[in-house]
Amino acid sequence: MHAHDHHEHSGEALSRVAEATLVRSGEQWTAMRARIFSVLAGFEKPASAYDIADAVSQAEGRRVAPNSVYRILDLFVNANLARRVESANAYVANAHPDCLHDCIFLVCDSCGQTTHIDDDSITRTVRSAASGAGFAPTRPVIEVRGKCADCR
Amino acid sequence: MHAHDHHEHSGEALSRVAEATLVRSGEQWTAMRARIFSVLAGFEKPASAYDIADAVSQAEGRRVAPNSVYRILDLFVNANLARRVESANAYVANAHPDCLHDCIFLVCDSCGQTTHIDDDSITRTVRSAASGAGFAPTRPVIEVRGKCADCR
DNA sequence: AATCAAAATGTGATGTTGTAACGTGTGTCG
DNA sequence: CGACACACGTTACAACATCACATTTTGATT
Repeated sequence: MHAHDHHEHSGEALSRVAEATLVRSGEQWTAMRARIFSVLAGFEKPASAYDIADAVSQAEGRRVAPNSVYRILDLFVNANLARRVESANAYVANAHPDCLHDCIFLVCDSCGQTTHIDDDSITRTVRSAASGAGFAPTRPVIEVRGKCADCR
Repeated sequence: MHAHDHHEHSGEALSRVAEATLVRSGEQWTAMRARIFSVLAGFEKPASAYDIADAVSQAEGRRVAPNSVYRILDLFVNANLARRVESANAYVANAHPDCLHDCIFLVCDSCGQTTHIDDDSITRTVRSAASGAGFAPTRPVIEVRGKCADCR
């Protein structure tokens, strides 16, 4: 269960929220960034920078290098518009860029589908366990590999 | 705090336990495997397969390809002799191969030092949160990026 | 509108991580 | 001996990531 209200967005609405969030953080919402965000949000699984580069190249009818994609993904991750799934070397759009969470990702080993849970009580516990060990946590990485409901 | 007794080993003792564990799982403890395990255990930070290949090559006075290292690392991970740190694309020796845990790694962004906590109550909670979402967990990946006590 | 500086993107090269395919040596067992 | 299983070697390549530097776009200022 969520500990508070979320506003999950999708499609156009999500892009608008992403734009607002990015602009609020002092960055520009350029055509390239809009394109990459919408492509990323269009994937139903975590997408690698190369996946995105391919899809964007396709959509634009010209070659877009992974390099450019990485730059923008880093920006997105910093601005909370996207998340990196460490155990998949891939990225997902954040469905609620306007609120901060330590996410928990559930990654299906069969189909790759990835969902996420926001459970602040868990992530708080993880952070405090780290602190208790004399460690100053900045970014918990909590991902669960296994099988999704469809693949069980 | 640990929920039960651990037997943490190091050096020769650790290698002996690793050997016993591997053999018990029906695999052979070969010269190459012994070498790779001891090299891995000798690193004080998570080591990439390439790091290990270099160190082993050095120690053996001949070229050992990363490929061979990967094979053996996979074997080790399956047999619980080693763990993969996903957010670092690297491996660490397991200091107590004889007991199973979902580990929590604390990875310092400054120096790379990585420690681990075993807190079964946390990992149980993570697993059950996943189950609650209709997901069948097989391997939780719980890592915390931040700063270690020395680097703070 | 013209200019300029900063920011964003393009481009090519290169570094790092991970797999695939197939060959070679060695021990076991008939 | 011959057949087989297993570990390991070797080469090639695929996938992921970054660096350095050129060019274009943008927004601010005049």
